[in-house]
Amino acid sequence: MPTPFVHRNLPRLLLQAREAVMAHTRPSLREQGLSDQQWRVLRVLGEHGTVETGKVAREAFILGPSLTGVLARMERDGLIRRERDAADQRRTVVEATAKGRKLVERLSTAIEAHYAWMEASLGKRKLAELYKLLDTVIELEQA
Amino acid sequence: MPTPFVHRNLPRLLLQAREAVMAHTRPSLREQGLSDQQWRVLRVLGEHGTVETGKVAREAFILGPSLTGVLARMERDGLIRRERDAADQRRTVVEATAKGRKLVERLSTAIEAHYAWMEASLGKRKLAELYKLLDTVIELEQA
DNA sequence: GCAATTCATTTAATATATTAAATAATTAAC
DNA sequence: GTTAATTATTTAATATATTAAATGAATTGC
Repeated sequence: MPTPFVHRNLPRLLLQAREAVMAHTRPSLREQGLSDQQWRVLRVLGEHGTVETGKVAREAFILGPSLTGVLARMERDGLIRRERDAADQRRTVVEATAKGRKLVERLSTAIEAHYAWMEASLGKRKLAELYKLLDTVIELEQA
Repeated sequence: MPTPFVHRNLPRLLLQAREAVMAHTRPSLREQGLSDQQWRVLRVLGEHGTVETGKVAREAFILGPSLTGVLARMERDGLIRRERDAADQRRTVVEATAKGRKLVERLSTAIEAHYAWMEASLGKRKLAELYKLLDTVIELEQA
């Protein structure tokens, strides 16, 4: 009965690795009342300042329709501000409020510390190797 | 204003790589009317035959409450059968129907072909390296 | 200038994720 | 041999994901 799968399950392995890494960060996020997605949005805003939602979607890896709800709740919770782009009324631009920026600052410190720990325990070289392999896979599959 | 993040965003990179790989498989799944999660369940059943839902959840990386709904819809669609474990009435065991097994067989062929392609274009060695690094990260983070 | 197309986002409908609490069956403790 | 604690799963409530279609604003072609 068992169907033979010869290879490792790569998507599953990637998911598992992601969950393993996030397991360290997630408790800090939840402490601050943030979902994974809300944190991804805040991080994008922390990196780029004022951003149009299309870019937020791409960078935070959230599809448009999901983003609509995520941003609505974040606005409700006072984390971000939204407004129409004056130049192009189709676009909406988003920026973090002071409250949101404070969260980014607080959490980014903890997350950078986690990376430092990973570098120390896995080795800087291996981590770099992993980055490179992942980049290669991404590039390869999208070609 | 931009907060300095020194390191690459590893969870995002893992997510992106996963999406890149799945981008090849997903159209085949959708053609057969399967969601990602339904496929993961079917794959587990294809590998193990009759399985208790707890194991399905762990192997398919789906949390209990989500699995309840996924299995209900799969049963509705004639892909699986569920019944109580006679020995322990708390447990439910699941198995694929003939229709479900046929899908596993059909899709596993396509997926194995995709792995062959990856091996060929990325190199067997690099792929093995990636597996190993991911295993290491998982082990490390869970320690 | 305006009709047709394109572009950015949202709405709608259904599926899945997450967290906490509930249920129901088993096991452990006494 | 019952009560308490444990285990497996489900229900409930809210959040997010997915796909298709709708809306509304800009652009292109003519």
